[in-house]
Amino acid sequence: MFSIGQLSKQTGVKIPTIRYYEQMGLIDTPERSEGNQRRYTKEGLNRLSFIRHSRDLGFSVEDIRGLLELSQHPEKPCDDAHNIALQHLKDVQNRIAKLRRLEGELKRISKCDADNVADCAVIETLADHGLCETEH
Amino acid sequence: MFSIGQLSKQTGVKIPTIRYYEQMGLIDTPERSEGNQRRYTKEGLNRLSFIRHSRDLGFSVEDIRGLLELSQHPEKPCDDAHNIALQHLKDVQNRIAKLRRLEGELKRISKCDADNVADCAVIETLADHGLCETEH
DNA sequence: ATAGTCCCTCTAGCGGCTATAGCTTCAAGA
DNA sequence: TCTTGAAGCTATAGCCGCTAGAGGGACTAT
Repeated sequence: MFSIGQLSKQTGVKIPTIRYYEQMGLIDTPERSEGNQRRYTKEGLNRLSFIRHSRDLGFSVEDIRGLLELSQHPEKPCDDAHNIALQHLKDVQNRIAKLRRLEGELKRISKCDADNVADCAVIETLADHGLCETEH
Repeated sequence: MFSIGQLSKQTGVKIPTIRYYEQMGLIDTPERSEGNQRRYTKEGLNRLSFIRHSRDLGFSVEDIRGLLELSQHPEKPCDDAHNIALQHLKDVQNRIAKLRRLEGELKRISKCDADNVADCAVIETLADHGLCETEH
């Protein structure tokens, strides 16, 4: 049996976050000690590790809810899991594409060797969208 | 003079967002009509366009506050503007790098041709961080 | 006058936590 | 056994940048 602090150290999930996940229904309400403190089993630890890892990979809490549900049913087909993962991959790729366009624009406007604001490309570009090369 | 709705159409900033910016002190409290409705000048429109454009480029509201302040003082040196832009560029590049690592990992785990959850690489990987190639 | 659209304020909610306050419980040493 | 200090508890509010809704008032065209 682990206390919430031990669970936190083992998984790297902060204590208030663990309580938050419990509130959100991602993890079961654990047993309590006589003094009302949370006591976790190895299974609770595994579940939280799963969540942690999924969050690290950027899955939303809702996605994780689905993935956890699936992981409890090994005999089910795993198309749903693939769909969740592929959709997330697409989202990530979209975000990358967006950020790369942004990066290009920022690089371009940062190339400014003016001394004062009146001639500064950064300020000028922000004030006038027409000076941008790409749409955003 | 523009109503808030006209301002919204011209800039592409939604009405509640305009009011939010006013509350945050990004734009001045505009004049009001006899019936207490907001009435904006051309200057207010320019300022809001500046904000819109900066947000599109991903600057935070706090950054924008600084950039707006600078843009009001054309005689000042523009090092601060450059610093804000370069710092933001770095942030964007960091985010890209992070997302690319993520993309790689997601691609890898999505290559799964199992039929059921028991053999599914997606679920398996999430349950066991040791199966990951990179740190995250 | 009336209809229909616009606008007003105030409040609450989103996601995913994080922080604080004021309290209780636990574990280890004297 | 007593004490102390760390760890845990609940409840509530805050973060960012909006967005949505309720319940009303103002404007404009007919």
